[in-house]
Amino acid sequence: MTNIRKVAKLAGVSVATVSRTLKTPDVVSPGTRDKVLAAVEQADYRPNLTAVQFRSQRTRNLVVLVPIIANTFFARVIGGIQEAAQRRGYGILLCNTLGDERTERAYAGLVSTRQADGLIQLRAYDPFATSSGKARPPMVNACEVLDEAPCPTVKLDNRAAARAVTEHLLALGHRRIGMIKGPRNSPLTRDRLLGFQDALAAAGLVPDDSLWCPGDFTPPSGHRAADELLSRADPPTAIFCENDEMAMGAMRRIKEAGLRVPEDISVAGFDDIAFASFCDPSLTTIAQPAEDFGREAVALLLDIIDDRDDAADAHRIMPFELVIRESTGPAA
Amino acid sequence: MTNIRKVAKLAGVSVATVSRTLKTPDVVSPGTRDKVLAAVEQADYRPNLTAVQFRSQRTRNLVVLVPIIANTFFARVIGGIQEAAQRRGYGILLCNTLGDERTERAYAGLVSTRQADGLIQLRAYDPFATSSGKARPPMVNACEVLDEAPCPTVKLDNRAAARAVTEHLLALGHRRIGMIKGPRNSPLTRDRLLGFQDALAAAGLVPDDSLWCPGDFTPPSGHRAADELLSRADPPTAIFCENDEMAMGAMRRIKEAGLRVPEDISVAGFDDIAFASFCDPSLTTIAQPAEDFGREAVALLLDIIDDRDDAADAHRIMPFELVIRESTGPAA
DNA sequence: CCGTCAAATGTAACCGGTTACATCGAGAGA
DNA sequence: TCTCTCGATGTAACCGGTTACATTTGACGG
Repeated sequence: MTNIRKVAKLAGVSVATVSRTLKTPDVVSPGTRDKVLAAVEQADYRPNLTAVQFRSQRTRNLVVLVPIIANTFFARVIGGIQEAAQRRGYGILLCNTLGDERTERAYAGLVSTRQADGLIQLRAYDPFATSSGKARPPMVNACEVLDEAPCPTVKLDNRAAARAVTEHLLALGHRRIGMIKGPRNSPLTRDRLLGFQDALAAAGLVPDDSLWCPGDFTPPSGHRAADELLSRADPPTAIFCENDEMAMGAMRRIKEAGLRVPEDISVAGFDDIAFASFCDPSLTTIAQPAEDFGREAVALLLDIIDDRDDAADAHRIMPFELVIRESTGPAA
Repeated sequence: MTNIRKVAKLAGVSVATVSRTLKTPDVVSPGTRDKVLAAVEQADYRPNLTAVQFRSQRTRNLVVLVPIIANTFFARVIGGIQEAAQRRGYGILLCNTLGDERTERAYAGLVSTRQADGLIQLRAYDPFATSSGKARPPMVNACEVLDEAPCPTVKLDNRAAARAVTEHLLALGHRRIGMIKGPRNSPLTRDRLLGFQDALAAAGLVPDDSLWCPGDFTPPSGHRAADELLSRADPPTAIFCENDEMAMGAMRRIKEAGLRVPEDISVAGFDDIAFASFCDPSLTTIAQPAEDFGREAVALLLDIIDDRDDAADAHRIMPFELVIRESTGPAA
């Protein structure tokens, strides 16, 4: 392996001069610079990054914990993270945790052991919570956010967004509105449920929690939940789904029952994934700037890493937009 | 920072003994082992991974180059890669290249500079092709594979799979079959086109290349391509799309034209993404073991890295399955 | 009681950069 | 001519592990 000493010998200078030529070219004289660069070229020298990282105590890597990478929304967020990180010279170490806290802690260990400079968590769990009382490693919590997050956060105002969807359905005359939720203990689900109730309460309606079915954000779970709602004696006239994947599963089930969307039942989703405008009927949903979640999380994380500590407890609320398409219509 | 020397002092042993206790516990006596482990515990010591990597010349990281992470199929492949890598103690450095060769080469540099031990490329491009004639870093090419790949490969028999889809459409009586292709220079597209032609030729038909529209694997491009096909004087009675995303875009366009799938036009896709069974009508498609592509790629790559060189030019062909659903039916 | 040997442990070199500090040399000012 | 200053470059310590090799210890056979 060609290392810095070989290059130094080749160029007839010291290792320090080689290092300086590559890191701070302006402090070496033009003549030596050229000599060194020629030697670098000739030896096809590339600094050993593990050595650089070791010496400089900086890896320029970020760990990203994502619950399910196969989820279209998260895939977009990761795209945004990756783009922003790359532009700032950082790489990302990806972990598809499947919501397993042991796995999350293991990957968080990459930060504690200096293999990464910081961590972005897309789920409401603090992988450093159990670490003994040392200084917290740099972390940002985005998308699904802890209530008392010990770090900066990036999230949507889920409550307001859910309220907006519900108000849209109410305005169309719906009174019995079903909800296909996410997992029970998720703050995201809790907030969306609150927004849903806010809207009902404002309309003077009493929420009926027998119309709330849990799902797991996948199409099959939406299908199952819709099945449950349809099998009731008094099925809802509209269903608000906590993401588009479940909404597509639900629409499928509704059509299998011989009913039409939106004529018989309206369906609304959440996320505005690429398929939302191409399924049939196209889906009324909440558009979120998924890539921006990722970009913003990276920006905040690098602020902490670079010690711009004014950012240490920033909390960003990202904008949403209600996108009305074909899947919601007047109540029958 | 607590380092190995502090722990050694705390335990009253030498650094070598601490290192051995953690790496090869069986060579230290039980008594010392306990002492050392207690000191490790007390000091909350965790070895600095950058130092370990630097010294041992092994990072236990793999670089993954993915063209578009937001593509559902690739997201599944990455899930498989991540799972397999994690099980073998490796992390993955993800790069969403968007097909940009400069970016791909830059990330490939992480391997050349020893920040990763190997690379998995999911696109038909060799990022090391231009590197001056040194030994090739470990690499595996999966999914979309180079024709003369200088490394192990994992792929589908795209030609046979496309032929199977086409034969299915021919068996249903279709004679004018359109095709929504991928980008022009992709070997994947070329192979699928060949399989398509194989089937037509076997049925004694002459292919009509005016029925082949290029797309870019996204729903909107499928929508546009279908628009083009439908605006012809003699539109096809069936459309074979090179992935499910484009198929969904195409179905959408067909329905917008007031036509029914499959009664007026049949549509077939490729990949069997999660939505394929939940869209309306559900999609006839080719199921690929996406996660297995990832797992297999990791297995081959680690074989090279660990110098089991019998694997150095293994070429795996993964199985496919034609899944017939509602979107294809008898020709009108 | 001594020599031999193996197991346990210690010492220190090493990996490949970075950088504080030392050194050198040329030009300016006295 | 001598000294001072400053820019350019060199020397070597250092980061925190790993590991080859050296040393110590204790058991055992003769």
